[in-house]
Amino acid sequence: MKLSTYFVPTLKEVPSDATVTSHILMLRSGMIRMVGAGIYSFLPIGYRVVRKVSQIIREEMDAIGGQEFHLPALNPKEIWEETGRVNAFGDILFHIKNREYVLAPTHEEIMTFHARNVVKSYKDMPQIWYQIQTKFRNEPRPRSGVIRGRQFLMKDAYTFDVSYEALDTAYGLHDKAYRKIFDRCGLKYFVVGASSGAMGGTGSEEFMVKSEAGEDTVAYCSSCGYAANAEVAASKVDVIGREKESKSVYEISTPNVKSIDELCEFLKIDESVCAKSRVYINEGKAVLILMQGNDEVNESKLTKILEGNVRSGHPEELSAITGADAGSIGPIGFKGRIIADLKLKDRNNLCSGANKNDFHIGGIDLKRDLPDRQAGVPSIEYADLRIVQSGEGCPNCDSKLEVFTAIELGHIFKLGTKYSEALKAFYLDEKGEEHPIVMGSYGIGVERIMACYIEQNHDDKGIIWHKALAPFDIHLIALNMKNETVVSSAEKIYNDLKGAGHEVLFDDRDAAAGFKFNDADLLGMPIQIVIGERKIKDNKCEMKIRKTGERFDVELSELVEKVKALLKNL
RNA sequence: CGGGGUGUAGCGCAGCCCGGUUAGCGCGCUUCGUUCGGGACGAAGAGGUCGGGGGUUCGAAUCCCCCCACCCCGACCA
Repeated sequence: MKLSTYFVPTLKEVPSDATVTSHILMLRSGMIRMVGAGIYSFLPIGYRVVRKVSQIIREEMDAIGGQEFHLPALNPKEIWEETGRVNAFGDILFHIKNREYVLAPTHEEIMTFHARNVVKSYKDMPQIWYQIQTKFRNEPRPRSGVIRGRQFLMKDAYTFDVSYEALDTAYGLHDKAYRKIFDRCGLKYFVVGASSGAMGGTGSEEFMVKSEAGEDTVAYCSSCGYAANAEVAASKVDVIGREKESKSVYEISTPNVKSIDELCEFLKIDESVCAKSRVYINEGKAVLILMQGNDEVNESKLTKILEGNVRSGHPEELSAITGADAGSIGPIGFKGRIIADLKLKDRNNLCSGANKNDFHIGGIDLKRDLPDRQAGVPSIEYADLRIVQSGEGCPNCDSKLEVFTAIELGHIFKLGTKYSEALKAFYLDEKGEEHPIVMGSYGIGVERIMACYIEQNHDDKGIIWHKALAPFDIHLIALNMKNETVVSSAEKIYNDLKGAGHEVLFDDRDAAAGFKFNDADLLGMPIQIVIGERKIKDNKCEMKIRKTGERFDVELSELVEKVKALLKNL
């Protein structure tokens, strides 16, 4: 491809509304342009990468027996009503105004619709059906360029099996295929066991990439590979335990002291001897949560422990319930359920609020003052309620956890029979008995692979593609397009390399050398070849490896061989 | 949906607070010439509903009201 006629609108300056590296580089390299919030056009060079990623996915899906479909994005609303997901998706689902249609955010419904009409016997299974297709989701806040859009490409796959054992097999195949896909794409990723949430089902794994642009917070142990969403992540922590002597309870006047930090400062004590109180309303009843020091309550964990609706108490409610404002609330005298974080188990000599404004209580012994839970008396329960923090112990080994944000690239689910039952996709077994088909569902965000790759492979000059995803293998630069020898040599090299099966981007523009070099670094093809007057006289050209920056001269006669050899490792 | 911010030429920005020439600057673009190994130089040009609507005023990019779009933080999120 010749750059003089190829549409690659590179940008020297950073567009003002992009803040995430991959977004900036995709815009600057002319891969994408924004049309609206969360809506992007792929330009020719960007679309080449889309096709490379898609092809890798396709090959690995085909390798496990997947069959590629192409389903409509426009779906009759009726079928979404059948599974109750018009409600479940709520505002995320795009509705068509002049017809009873929706724009599909995923395709369990349509795939199951096809399965129920044809997969009628145990002999018809297993099936692995997939597609690479545009999904529509009315994200409340699109961001980070292509990482979270309202319209995006997804490879989604669905499996149909006769049993949960067979589903395990299909799930295992996808797990392997996904690892291969991300490996081939050159991504550093990790796998998180996740709760399956609104998708329903019995098990799932998320494939994630560490990134500041990420939207999920995960806890990760680099030594044993433990990884979990911070919503559910556990950790080992040093339990301080009891002091030998329990002081008796005493009240302290603490005027204007609200936060734990202020309390520690005022009383010259460590935050570890403070018990912070948070009041939640659970189905109309107040629940006091006690955390050590400044530990934060993980509301997901709390929601799992408390049944039903959980919300924070409003300021007015707090004073009505406890007699004090936030900052002076504590367990002593609190009427209602009290749950303390495990870190506080049986601790003594703690300091907490007095349920009286501007007063705290010291010398609290949880074991003595708040007996284990029993009906009718003030009592306490213990549970893991903390938000895991970096540096805490891994629950599975002796290393420390790292907590960071990450981007979800792929997700695999054991769906079970939720959709087959809702849509009446049943089959007959050997005995002629009817059962719902057992399903799995598996997704990969195509643009996210691109964005994450760029997040992980760039420098201050631009993108660093490796061969598998690069739009072109070679970026050929003719330095002076007015010099006959340079032009004719470059043309010949261009044709020779193409003839040898390489994808070549030929910068034949009449532009200054520095301009071309910078564009080449920005676009980031693995190999750059420079044809200049000086070296062409000696039948040589210069080659640059984008990744390492190393440059060296190559005899023209050896060029094709050299390129071939180098590309194997790029 | 809450909080903050931005909207002026293709891109990046100044001007706005304190209303008053013909709305500027850099990059890019066009033409000619020179140049040609890390975003060249000179000369001459083209390009603007100042996001939209309404209002105040003799006069609005500038002040007021409404709307829209986009970005960031939060809420939300298979």
